[in-house]
Amino acid sequence: MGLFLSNSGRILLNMLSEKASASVHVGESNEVGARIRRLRTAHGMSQRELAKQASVTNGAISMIEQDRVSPSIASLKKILTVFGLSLADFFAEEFEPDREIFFRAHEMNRISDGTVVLRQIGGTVTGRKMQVLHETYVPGGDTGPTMLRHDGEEAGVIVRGEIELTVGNQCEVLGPGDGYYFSSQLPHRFRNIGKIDCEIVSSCTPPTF
DNA sequence: CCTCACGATGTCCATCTAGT
DNA sequence: ACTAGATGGACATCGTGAGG
Repeated sequence: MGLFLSNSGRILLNMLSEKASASVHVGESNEVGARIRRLRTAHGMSQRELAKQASVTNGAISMIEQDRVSPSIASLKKILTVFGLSLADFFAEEFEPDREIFFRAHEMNRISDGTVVLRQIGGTVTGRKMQVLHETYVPGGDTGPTMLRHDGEEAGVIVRGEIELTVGNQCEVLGPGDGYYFSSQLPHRFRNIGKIDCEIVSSCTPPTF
């Protein structure tokens, strides 16, 4: 993406082709509006609230968010000030190198007590907001008689085998395709009561490790 | 250099719609 | 009824380009 200033001081964001041609499509694919909207909603603000704090009108915020206008630098600065961002901060995100996205099996953190193997996807990603695990329970594999309990929520899908899942005072045996979703504050325990390995793909938020 | 027309944007205000 | 979001009209401002 390239950042250009029109000769009237207005901002034109142009998407440069990913390919070598590097062609410029002036005035197209302007993402300013969408990004302002993301910032605003992330801060739990209404358009009117943002407009008031930025000393612009709610109509202007509406137009900017819909990309019906390209805001002047002055207006954009006012809006970004509300979020504590500079113009540089706002656009820097576009140039940040992509953080790691793909993880090969051998790259994943592996935690094992011999009967339960947990492979963590994205364990090296800083600031991640969820934990995704590929869990394998050998026959008899058990998280232990002491029920687990921690903050957050977790969910998962059984890919292979069978697992006995106890959550609070409820206990069910789940098989391939079955899933679960519960508050991790409830005491819980996973136990493979089958004759083959049980594989589960699970997610937990916030990450517990 | 100055003036003028034009286009884009911003402001203000009113209004409408949808959801709570 | 209230709030949030969207829209439209009228008008002002600013930059650009053309013409004198």
